[in-house]
This record gives sequence, structure tokens and C-alpha cells, in this order.
Amino acid sequence: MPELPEVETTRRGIEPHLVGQRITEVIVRERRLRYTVPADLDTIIGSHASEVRRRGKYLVVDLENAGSLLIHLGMSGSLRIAQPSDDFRKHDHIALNLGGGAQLRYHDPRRFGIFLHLPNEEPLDHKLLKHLGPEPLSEAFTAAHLRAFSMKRKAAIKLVIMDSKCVVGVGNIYASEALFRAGIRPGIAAKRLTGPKHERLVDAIRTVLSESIEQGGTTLRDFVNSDGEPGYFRQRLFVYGRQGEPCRTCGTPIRHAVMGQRATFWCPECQS
DNA sequence: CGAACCTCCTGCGGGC
DNA sequence: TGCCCGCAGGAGGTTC
Repeated sequence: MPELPEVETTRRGIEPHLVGQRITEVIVRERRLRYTVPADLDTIIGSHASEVRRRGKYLVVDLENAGSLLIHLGMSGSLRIAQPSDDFRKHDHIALNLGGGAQLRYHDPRRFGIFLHLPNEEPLDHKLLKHLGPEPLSEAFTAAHLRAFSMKRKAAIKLVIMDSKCVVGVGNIYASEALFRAGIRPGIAAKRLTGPKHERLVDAIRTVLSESIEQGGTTLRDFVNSDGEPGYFRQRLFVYGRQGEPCRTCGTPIRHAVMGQRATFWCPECQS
């Protein structure tokens, strides 16, 4: 389940293999992703990748004079650098051969991901990106912003920080983790957060995501000729998936509930 | 506008 | 051991 740190780790992993490289061949083995992979994707053949950017959990591969690729890993997607001679594995849906001899492979068992070509438009103006809120690690994501956004929302604060119009890239796992670190119960109505809570939550989101990106950085080598799965499974989680287990801080059993149809975890003692 | 719910899909875990 | 069922989850879309 790629969250923002995994996507950023992916970006850093593939960028040095892509930038400056010419796309020499496009192989599409399965078009049925969240949106159908365009039938004319091979029009990118001959163009050079100039940059790999990230916006939220979206990746943008800029192509010189050929627009850009818009990629999302969905629930189960991954990108890795392979060799064209490597056997295709089940769910390896797309491969781009590169001038230097390597190959970028898109793998996605559940096919919730996105792989689109935007020939002309500025990708940030695309309808999928246009309404996204600030990057959590940018200056724009402040306590004042979170306060303003939460003001009229009676929805649970956890749902609000997972709303990409409020802030991008906070997925289900890190939402629970950030709220634990901030000492805030996930189910409290957003509008009822008081005083320093916004600041603590902004700080906690930043910390959780930054730490996870750092951990991912240690596994970058895995992007070449391996499964492309960042090492985030090693992440030490405080509450996520730990229902009934003792809180790592106080020993109280971790609670679980469904919010917005998503599993939610918290410590009833440490979070108020 | 916000809130609640639906949808896509496969792998995996629980239950027996 | 093997099989079946149901669930998990990102995020856009729909409905009220």
C-alpha cells in the first residue's frame, strides 16, 4: 500500500535511471487499470524523460516535447528498473525500454493504479491534480491552514487529514500513526480541535512522513532488479494494525474502530 | 457545500 | 491440508 513516503522513495529510486533517457519501446500487457491505459501510448517512443516529479501520491514523468506521464500506484502498484530480458511476472502490466538498455516496469496486482499520457496539458492542471491541497512537507501546510480547513467540519479529524483537499499524501496507516504521535483521538470532530492541537498534528504528520521517507532511502538499491517494494514494512508502527496489543508508550490495549469505512487505531490513554 | 456510501481488484487470512 | 468466503484499501464518483 504505497503511501506518500513509498511514492517519494519510488521517485528517488527511478529518477536517476530515467532522466536523460530516450524511450525506445513501449510494452503494454494489460490496459485495464483505474483508467484504461491509452491505446496510443507508443507515441511517447523517441522522447526523452527530463524529470520525475511527485505531487501527493502522483508521479509525473516529464517528457521533452511530448508532455508527461501521469502515474499513480493505487493500492498495490510498484515501479522498478529491470532488464528487458527479465521474465515478465504476473501483473507486470507496462514496460518502457530505455535507451541505456534498462527498462521501467509498472506492476500492479489490484489494478487500482493509473498510467496516463498527457500529451499537451500542464500535469498540475489535470483534473486529478488541480484540486489537491498542500504538500504535507511544504511550508504551505501550516497549523493555520489545518485550523481553517477544520473549522466547519464535524467529520472525524482522521477523515479530514486523509482528505486530499486538506493535505495530500496522508493515507490510512500514517493518519492513525500521526494522530497517535500528536496525542489526538482520531474520532474527534475536526471542528472541536482546540488551541495547540493543530500545530501538534501538523508537526506529527511531517515527522511521521519524513521518518518514513528516510527509512525508504536506505532501500533505494532495491529498485534495480528487484521487486521494487520499498522497505516500509519495517516501519515501526505504534498503533496501526495493533488492535488489542499493548500501547508501546503506556501498555494500554490499542483500540480499533471503522471510520469512513477504514480501519482506525488509537490508544485510549495516550490520545484524548 | 458536506457527509455517507459505492466502486474498482486481487491476495491473503480466518474459519472449518 | 485445502478450500471458500470476506475483507482490506486510494481516491474518484454518486447521491442526498
